[in-house]
Amino acid sequence: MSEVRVRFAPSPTGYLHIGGVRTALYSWLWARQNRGTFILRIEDTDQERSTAKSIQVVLDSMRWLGLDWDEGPEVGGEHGPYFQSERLGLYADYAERLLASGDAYRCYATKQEIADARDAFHKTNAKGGFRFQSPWRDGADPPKDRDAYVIRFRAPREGSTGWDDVIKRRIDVPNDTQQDFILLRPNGMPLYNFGCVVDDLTMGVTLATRGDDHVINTAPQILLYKALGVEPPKFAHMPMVLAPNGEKLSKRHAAVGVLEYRDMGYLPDAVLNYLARLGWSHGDQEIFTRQELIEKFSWDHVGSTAGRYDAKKFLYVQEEHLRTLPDGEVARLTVPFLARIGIAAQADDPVLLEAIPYVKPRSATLADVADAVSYFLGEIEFEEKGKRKFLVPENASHLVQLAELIENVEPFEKEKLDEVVKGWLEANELPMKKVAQPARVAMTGRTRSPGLFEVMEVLGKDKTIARLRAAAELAASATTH
RNA sequence: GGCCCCAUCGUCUAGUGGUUAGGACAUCGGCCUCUCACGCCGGUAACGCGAGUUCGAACCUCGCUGGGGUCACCA
Repeated sequence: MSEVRVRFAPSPTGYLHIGGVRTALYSWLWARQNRGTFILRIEDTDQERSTAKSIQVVLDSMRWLGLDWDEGPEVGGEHGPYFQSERLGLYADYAERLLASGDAYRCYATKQEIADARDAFHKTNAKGGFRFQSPWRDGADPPKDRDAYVIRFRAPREGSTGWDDVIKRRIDVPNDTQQDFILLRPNGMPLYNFGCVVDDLTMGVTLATRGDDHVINTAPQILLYKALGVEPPKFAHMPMVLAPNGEKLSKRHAAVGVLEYRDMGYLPDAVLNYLARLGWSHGDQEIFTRQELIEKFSWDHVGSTAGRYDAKKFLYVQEEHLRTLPDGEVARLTVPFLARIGIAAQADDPVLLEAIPYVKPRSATLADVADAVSYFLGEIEFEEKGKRKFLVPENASHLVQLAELIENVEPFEKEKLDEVVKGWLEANELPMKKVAQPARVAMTGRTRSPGLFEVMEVLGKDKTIARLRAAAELAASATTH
């Protein structure tokens, strides 16, 4: 098999869209599976939108996801530079070649003239798409009064252009629907189709991957390759990620920037897993490690239908990944989320490490984990509802008795506590329910938590007793209505 | 509207001429139980429509309908 060279070429627009991430992911998986090369290229020719900050977001996003690139910004490579805005000389050269061969021409029409022509077209002729007919296509003399021009491609009007898409089937587009699209702006900045072709060509890309919304650009690009006398790469067009209601997924529908998932406490592998599985399958398997993804990925099983974003399934995948993550890792990753809620803890904090096994099956995200361990590490905060319902005078004595009962339990471990407390309940003909909830609220401040004895063990004897007694006092003095 | 793409449970999908149409999420019911989860057991739920090819179509062909994309000096 020949070498695999693929690229991800986002335009920095403020955030990295999860739809784009999926495109990047499939390409990356393909490269890694084949020991090929994954290139990151920044398409920053739209100077209005491209900012240093946006570029940083792209790099941060890719790094957080662990989609490492072999060539691109900050790592370099033989085919650089990897920012389109720094490759202007290259585009000029190729434009010159097309000009020389007659496959391109200079067009002096102003934006206003084109806009007027478009308006006139829409007024008179409602059917068909508008295509600007440049008077300079057929060799009119350059005007004397203006020198700004764009370079347009001289698109063929006959025949058709097609390719065998790796994901879809054969696609053919009649050439008479093509327009003389612009290659270079007056300022030398290339437009998408031209920049993309020159870059894919000079970077030796063997498979061009992109979203479904780009199928329309492929025929023009193939025309460009032909005009330049080179063989086009293969193309793979990924179906889109749609919103739950079937619209194009945008900020309106869900968190679309990957970094938002980082901030919510998702794991990179979970994001990759969910996105991979949205539009690709491997039999009945739902949960994949990164390594499994690399091993099992195949273009054959990338579907051709657009997928809808499903937040619940995403969360489920995240839960599964959290569960298989070793406790030490969970602890380490939870630290920053603890800091965010005002708890300074170290990753090797023994209380944190002890609590995690109990908290993990009850959490989906790292933010959930942080919240769930907060009362072990920090001060207790009572939920108003639980406090009002369970910390009432009639429960006060039970709490005190419980505190006294466990005073001498050694070792202070859940099995032993279970035995002692249940024995006491039985002897006094007290149902567990009667005591458990008040004690839970006393120790955690909440009505929902891990098992009572697990909480006691993690909290330790001193804190457990202190909290039971404090709550008992609170309960005794509570007024009932 | 032109051009292009797409069509299996609500959602993601398996399925490549013969299956009780499978799995997962969601949903509903149950078990477990000190709460909440986890886990386990079970239920509801799909081949858009119409022709054709064939002994036989979810699978092949055509049409229709529906959805999406795109018609820029954005990418």
